[in-house]
Amino acid sequence: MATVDPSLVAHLPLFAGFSADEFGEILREARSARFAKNNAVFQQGEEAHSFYVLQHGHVRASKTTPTGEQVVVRYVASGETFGVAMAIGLQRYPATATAVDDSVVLAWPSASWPRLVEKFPALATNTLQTVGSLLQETHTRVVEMSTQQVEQRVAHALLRLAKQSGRKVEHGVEIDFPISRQDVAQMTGTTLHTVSRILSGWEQRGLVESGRQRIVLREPHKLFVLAETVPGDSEPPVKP
Amino acid sequence: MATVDPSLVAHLPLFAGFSADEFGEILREARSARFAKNNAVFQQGEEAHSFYVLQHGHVRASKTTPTGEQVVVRYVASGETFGVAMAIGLQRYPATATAVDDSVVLAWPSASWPRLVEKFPALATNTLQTVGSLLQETHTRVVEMSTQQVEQRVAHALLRLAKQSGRKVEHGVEIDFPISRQDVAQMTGTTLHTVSRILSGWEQRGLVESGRQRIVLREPHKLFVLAETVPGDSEPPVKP
DNA sequence: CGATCGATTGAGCCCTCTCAAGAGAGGTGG
DNA sequence: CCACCTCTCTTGAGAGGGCTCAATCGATCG
Repeated sequence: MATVDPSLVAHLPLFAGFSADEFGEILREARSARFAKNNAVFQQGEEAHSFYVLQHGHVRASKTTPTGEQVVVRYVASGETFGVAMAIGLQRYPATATAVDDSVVLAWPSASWPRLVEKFPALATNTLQTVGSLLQETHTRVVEMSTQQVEQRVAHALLRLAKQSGRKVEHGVEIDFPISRQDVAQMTGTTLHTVSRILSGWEQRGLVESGRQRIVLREPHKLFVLAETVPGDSEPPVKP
Repeated sequence: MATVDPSLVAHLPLFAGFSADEFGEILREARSARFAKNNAVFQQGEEAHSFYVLQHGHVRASKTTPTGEQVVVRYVASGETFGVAMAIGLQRYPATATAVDDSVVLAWPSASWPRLVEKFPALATNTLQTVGSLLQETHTRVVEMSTQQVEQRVAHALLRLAKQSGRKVEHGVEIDFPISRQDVAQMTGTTLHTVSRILSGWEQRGLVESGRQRIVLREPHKLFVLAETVPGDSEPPVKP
């Protein structure tokens, strides 16, 4: 609950274009909080009491349907804003946010959002950029689900995760947080069984190396080619 | 290209919370333009020169993949804002906007957006609400595509269109603009053949009445039940 | 009145899901 | 430190929902 060191967060997109003083004033209203692995930051349907910036760790946002199926909406990397329900006119969180790592967040009371944006209009334009990017990504996902097969979708999903949260390791790029087959399935609209079969296949071809909640991309470029390949493309039709 | 009558557009969400004077000042920068049925308001990839409010008619926003498939991103109803690429940090339009009806739009140069938001910060917060709602809807779509079968998805899509752009007719609610099987397919991630089969089935059951680019929901409530029904749900398992 | 565009419908296939077991890894408590 | 338990992952077999391919019909428009 101590005050936050400005130097650690001043560069974040949410605070682009603020002077040190302005930034300090905004930061004074935040508190820092820690969430242990697998604990919820907030729950879907709960009143949207706060909005957040992730300082360290990784957070998964997922929606649960009335019938109990879960869909992963996104993974939040450090520096990103999340839980901005109030800013987009929602009284309640539309998804559940869970720390997949031990994570540290900055939290502002939603109640102070209106006053903050009034005093610092750039907060609104910065948030608009953030939400706009999320919209873009979600549209990309809809397009993929509409036009691509499961294997291509999984490849795209892993490549995006690697770009956002990849860590260079000896034999490639490792996704820098625990992620299960089930998680990947819920990101791509398929089942954990199909994801498991796909990863097993890739492993045999040397494209990835994976294990329990752990995925390393050994050949990102080959995966990218695979992601862009339309399935019936390997054998060009022969003109008789 | 005449100046616009404020009384016709003052109530729109984009302008919520503005005085008549402020509103007039914003409106002076807009021009009105008409687009005939099937003409593009702007094209995907084109420089984002303007942003728009739809006054009359209907506009379809769709994305084209590198391989040529099209996916319908949304339908714009009158009063709604679209083409706000600049506001969310894009230099180019991420989709193509096509008038599906004869349509009339208000257009502002994207270049004036920064100055307008600086002078009228509420523009940013109003746009944030709009973009936030789009994000919500797109997430709903991802969840549906991940968890529901085609028939349920089509039912949900038509119910949403009817709610947004429905017109009461003698035998039900008609979707108030020309919409083909192909369009519905591109909204739900399926093929026009499957949509055709589904609508034929519904027609026989008296749920809809449809024809060339025309769909009437005769029994919205029954459709809603169908949309929420999980396929294997009809026969409760018998305990031996 | 011909031409073009949208809708319908059949046949067959295949990608992916469902159902079912089982094995391995990791954590925990005695 | 070992036994046990739980969670994750793997893999096979079979079924089916929806796609592809193909042909025809009907309606709207110039």
